[in-house]
Amino acid sequence: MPSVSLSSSSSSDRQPIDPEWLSRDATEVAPDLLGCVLVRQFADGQTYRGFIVETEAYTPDDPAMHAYRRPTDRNRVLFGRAGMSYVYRIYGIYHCFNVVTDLEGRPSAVLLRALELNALPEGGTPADAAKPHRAAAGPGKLCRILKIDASLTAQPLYPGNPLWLEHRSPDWQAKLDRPTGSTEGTASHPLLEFVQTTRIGLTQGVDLPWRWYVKSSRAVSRH
DNA sequence: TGTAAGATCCTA
DNA sequence: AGGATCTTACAT
Repeated sequence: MPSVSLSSSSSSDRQPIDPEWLSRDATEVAPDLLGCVLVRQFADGQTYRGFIVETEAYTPDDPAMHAYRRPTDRNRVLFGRAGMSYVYRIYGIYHCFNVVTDLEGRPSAVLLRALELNALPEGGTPADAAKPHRAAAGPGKLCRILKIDASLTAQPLYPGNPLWLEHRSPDWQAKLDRPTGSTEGTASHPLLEFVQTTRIGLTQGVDLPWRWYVKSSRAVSRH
């Protein structure tokens, strides 16, 4: 199976992310999720992994937050415990996938905006086949290629379920742990930078710098 | 019951 | 810059 990922780490060296680790402010969790892995497991056992390379944070006091006003049928899971999925339909066509974060009663989430897939699932568009590294470059495309829809909202993100998260591999983490002041990459430690900037596509909270991405990744939706 | 807007993406 | 496409939230 052809790999379209920049990393070749095996899955066995990564630990599942548990709800406790996600029970922090979304603006802390969002950059920490860069380099972590989203796992999609289908009913037949087929499993795909994607490195998270772009995230956005949404917080309780954030006017762009779907739960900014009050609980509704759609947003109720955001008010609950961390470690749940929040999936919603956008513009009638796509879906967006979020990880619920922070403490119960503090509606918060991290939107996953782009992944580097370990392999390209069946059923993608011709454009996906032509540029597999772009198949999950954007929150709508990410859900489309991994077949994430509204049936997967309000689900625990835990191994064995359709979706769960895994921590950074030690190999990947090491790339971040270069000595401070080092601006040049090396063969063993390629240059790896995070960029923090404003979020995309909003009409509210447009100036909050709560989008993070891996600068070198070709899967980022917009640099 | 009606309606305006939307955490997108692709094409022109 | 515009259109696809439809659910949600809030107003009436």
